[in-house]
Amino acid sequence: MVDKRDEAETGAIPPGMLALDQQLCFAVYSAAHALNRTYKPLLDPYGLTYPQYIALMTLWQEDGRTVKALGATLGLDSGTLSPLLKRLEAAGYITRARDKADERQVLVTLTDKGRAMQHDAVAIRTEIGKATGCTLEALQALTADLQAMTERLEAGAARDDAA
Amino acid sequence: MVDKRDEAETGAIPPGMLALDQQLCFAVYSAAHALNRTYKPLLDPYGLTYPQYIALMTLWQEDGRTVKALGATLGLDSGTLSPLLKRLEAAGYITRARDKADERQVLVTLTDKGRAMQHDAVAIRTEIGKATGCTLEALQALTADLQAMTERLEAGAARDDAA
DNA sequence: CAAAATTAAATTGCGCGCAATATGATTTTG
DNA sequence: CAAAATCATATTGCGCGCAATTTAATTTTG
Repeated sequence: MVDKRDEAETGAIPPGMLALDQQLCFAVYSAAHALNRTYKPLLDPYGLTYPQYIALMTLWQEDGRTVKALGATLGLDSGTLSPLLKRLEAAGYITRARDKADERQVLVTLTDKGRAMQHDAVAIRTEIGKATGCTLEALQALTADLQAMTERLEAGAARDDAA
Repeated sequence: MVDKRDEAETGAIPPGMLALDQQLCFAVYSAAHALNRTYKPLLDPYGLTYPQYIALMTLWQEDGRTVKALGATLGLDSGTLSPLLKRLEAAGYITRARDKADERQVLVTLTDKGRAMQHDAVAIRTEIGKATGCTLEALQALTADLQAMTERLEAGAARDDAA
């Protein structure tokens, strides 16, 4: 029997499962947009965008981080984070201050409003959970699979950078 | 035993599965970016962005579609597609022309270059498939799960619009 | 058949996301 | 210790993605 990897590598993709990897890419692409759209009406009342909300989430896990540290967690650079954090500060969710010990770094700290948002997030989480229509087990499995794939993709990117 | 949903709704989320839905959202968010970054070096030589490539993909499946039809498949509106298609046209991958039968519509058609790109895509697919590190079966399962979730999210959005 | 309603694209404005560059601060090192 | 290299953040420019508006064509309807 012919190995399916061989088929993929020769381009002889059997019709019916044509370009399955393309379907995956499109599926991730669509899922990200769908999630974004589901969050939007829930976050609009708070004047938050989805990426801003995700940034808050990471601060709830560990407050007082540098822009660099936040970026490492989020996979974003200062080009994206600097203006985003400025808006979060303008909206009163965080404060930004240069680190006295190392003036290069900017420490991002939650305000009372930023911490309070954590409680409102419970209702949002509930809504999102309902909207996905997934059981906890399914959510868990899907999350684990995606995380594993993302890790492999990032490892590959790191390897390419080294080369 | 306490229902896990209750815990989520009271905010008493057991550590270890803290905010699983948030983790899913972040996992999808990260996976989308990781895929985007994996595609980038593969598409750069063609002067294509990832969304442009996805648009081409849908045209390979069915050529000569209207902007509206493309948007329905991609989940994008003319606000996103109009400039994107302009760039695809400028790059020589497609042509755009008003439908003679209904001048409101614009028909998007692949050029020879646009069709030829389909063959180069085979190598790109192979690379992406390798980078994900997934077996065909895993890819298939992950894709199906994501599609199912996306459908439920979109159905929910449609229901909210009606209300 | 003409006015009103609907439809398809395009445009505008704003917020990501990323590459490239600039600006200061800190470390290295010669 | 001073010049060079490194580092953290900010800025700029471009391409999405989306809401809101505009423009032009078609369909509805009165």
